Amino acid sequence: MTEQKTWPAPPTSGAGRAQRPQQRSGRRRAEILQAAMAVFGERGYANGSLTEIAERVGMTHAGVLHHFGTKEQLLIALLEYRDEEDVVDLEGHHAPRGAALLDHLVATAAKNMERPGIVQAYSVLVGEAVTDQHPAREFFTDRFAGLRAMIAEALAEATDRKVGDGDISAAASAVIGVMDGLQLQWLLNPHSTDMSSALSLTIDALVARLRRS
Amino acid sequence: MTEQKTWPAPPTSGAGRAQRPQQRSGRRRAEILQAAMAVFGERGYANGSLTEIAERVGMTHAGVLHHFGTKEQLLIALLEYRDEEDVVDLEGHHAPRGAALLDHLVATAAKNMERPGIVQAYSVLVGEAVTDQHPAREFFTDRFAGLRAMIAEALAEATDRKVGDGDISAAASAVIGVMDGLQLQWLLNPHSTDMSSALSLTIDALVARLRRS
DNA sequence: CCTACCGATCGGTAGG
DNA sequence: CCTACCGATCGGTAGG
Repeated sequence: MTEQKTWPAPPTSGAGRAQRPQQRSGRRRAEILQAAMAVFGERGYANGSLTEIAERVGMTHAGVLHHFGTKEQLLIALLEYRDEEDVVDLEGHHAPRGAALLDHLVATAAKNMERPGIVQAYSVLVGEAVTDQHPAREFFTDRFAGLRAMIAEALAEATDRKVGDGDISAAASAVIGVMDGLQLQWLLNPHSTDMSSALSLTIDALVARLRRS
Repeated sequence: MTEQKTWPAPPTSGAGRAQRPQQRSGRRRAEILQAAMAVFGERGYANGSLTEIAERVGMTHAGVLHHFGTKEQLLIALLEYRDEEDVVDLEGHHAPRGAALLDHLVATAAKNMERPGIVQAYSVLVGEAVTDQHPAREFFTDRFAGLRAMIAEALAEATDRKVGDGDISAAASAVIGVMDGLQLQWLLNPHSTDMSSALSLTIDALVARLRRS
């Protein structure tokens, strides 16, 4: 977004223009992000090309770079965009806190079974992110840290335990792990795995187990 | 392995030769597979180059292709090689059947915390495998199907249920999911996650839950 | 936003 | 196993 070049004859103002250029540019950026999500999901980030993304929105790859600067910045923008989309329907535009979060996770798993493209993009990118010096590495590291804290809080509330409890930490990691791991199996064979049932069963089992011992 | 060209002056026989060429070639292949595991783990399959693999074993990329034909065949050979290595220490060279399998899985998780390279290669490749037409897609699809069946059998034995039980299937998927998902979190931040503890807790919780209800 | 271009890299092949 | 090469593709830039 910084040091972006302008066009030769910037199409600002102009009486006959139907929309303000910032609006059109913003919509164009969103179109590119949608295409990037599809292409990176289908090919991976390393193997997905700017040219293919550009073709899907009807421009050249130089046009994509005009909007996002570099391929890497496009990826970062895509990851943030995806996170926003996930909570855009929720009240307050953020996931619920406390024990209600656990139900929200199960509901998200059910919703995800209706949108394989988004699931595929997420799974591909998080797998790539563990490669050395990958541009999305920090994003996912921070994302996991935040999620673990939120889920630990939810589990503590549901089981009357402390957040610092070792089993609570382990269970929080496990809940995230189940979500991510189920997606891989489901993507490779949708008939093999009911993500929301398996997640729900696991959360129930962990909560019951932590309530007792 | 089919239609492989030979060298101009095949170094077969020869009295002064210390080893038979098949032996040396077999060892050379293993060296290449080790290097490929490291490079694909660090860069991914799409982004990992034959040249980098070749350099690590002291040859050119054409030499690697001499041994494996194509990059894709190298990947397939690597995946099979990795699976073999996993069970080479076990009696009978296969994972235990029945309820003992569950303990084996926890032990493997503990062992994996000592070998990040192998874990990284696995996680990167399974993530890439969900992209369209990826050469490892079938391998992982079959691998998951086999694992689910074995784990379902183990869980059924441990809980006195039938293998066909819906909750048994869901739990089997969940157990695999936890293993794979924990690896991602552990790779991104080893301090964040104790893979064997979290896996053990989850399996215990699922078994207890399925024993009761 | 495009055209035109650059340097770099890649997998694979020919031929020995 | 290597040298030498090919065609293809890629991300990014200049300049308008």
